[in-house]
Amino acid sequence: MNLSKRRALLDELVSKGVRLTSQRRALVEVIQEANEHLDAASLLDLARRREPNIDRATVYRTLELLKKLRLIDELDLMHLYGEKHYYEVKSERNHAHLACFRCGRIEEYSSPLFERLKAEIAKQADFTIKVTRLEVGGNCRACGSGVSTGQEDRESRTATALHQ
Amino acid sequence: MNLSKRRALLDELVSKGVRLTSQRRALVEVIQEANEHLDAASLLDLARRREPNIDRATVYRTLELLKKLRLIDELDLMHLYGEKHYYEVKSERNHAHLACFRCGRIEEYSSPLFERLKAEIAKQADFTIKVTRLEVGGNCRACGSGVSTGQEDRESRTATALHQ
DNA sequence: CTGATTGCAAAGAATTTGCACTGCT
DNA sequence: AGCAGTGCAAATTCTTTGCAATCAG
Repeated sequence: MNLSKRRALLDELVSKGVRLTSQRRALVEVIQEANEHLDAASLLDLARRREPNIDRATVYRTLELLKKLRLIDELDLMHLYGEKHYYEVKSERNHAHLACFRCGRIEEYSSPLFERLKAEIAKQADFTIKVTRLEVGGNCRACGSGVSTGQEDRESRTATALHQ
Repeated sequence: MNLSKRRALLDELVSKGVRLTSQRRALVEVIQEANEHLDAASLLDLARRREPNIDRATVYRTLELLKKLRLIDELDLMHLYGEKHYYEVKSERNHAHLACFRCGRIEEYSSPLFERLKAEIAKQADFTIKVTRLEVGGNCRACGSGVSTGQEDRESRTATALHQ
């Protein structure tokens, strides 16, 4: 990860006239250098290693800010592990997130077809698209089609077992 | 809305050997006859008119059940109004939800291109798709491209106003 | 300087759970 | 009759907010 990439978001913030505090700097760096999808609590943990003086509230407020500036995307990842949100730096081309109900792995998928679909929606529905979120749940390659292996899906978060 | 449609979900449940209680019946009917996206609290309200004796917990447990049976889909609708979820009966062909940040309107959009994209994902990523959720946020036809009208976006849920 | 940003602690929204009781099939 | 399903109330999880103190520009 090169310096220019690491500073991309920070520079973007400065150029937008956003006030740079040590807390924001820490958070932005953490998000930018992450190589997995992080939720607010993890972001707080990681940011604290750089800047011990940072609070949960600041994390949420900063995420809100970055979202509004459209510098990050908020993901649900099919709510595989509770209702928390995950965050990632917005990239040029957006991608779908494939969430495996069995093993919990998240895979990213981008395709020109997705871009075409977005263009079609914008045109046909006359809709100015600002954010797009495509999440797909199912079974990944490694976990197969998932028919009666007796394995419990990660989807099943309640005790309501299906007797079949 | 004809009788056969109204009973579709109930019959499906019976055929799967799911125990039919008056509470489940009420809920399923409400979901099926709804013509807008309802959250758990609204479902509870509406179901209570048919079956006064029904609790919030039962609503959540039933929704979980219907989700697992893949009879309904859970939506976030871009979290336009808080973090609650919305529910709709799963339809043959699935559609995107376009959420307008300005007026809050939700528009549905389906297209063969979406089906093609799903097929491509399944094949290319070797992923067995069980649920798909495509949500798009932006400005609807009526609300325009949303550049500097001084209007507040529904996205902005915190006080962190952007001075620009 | 001075208003935007923060930490703290408390509140809030949405959902889940344990347990004794009820009612399908 | 037996056990899945329920109501109730309390607990949990995740996020937001009010306010006084702080700090970036």
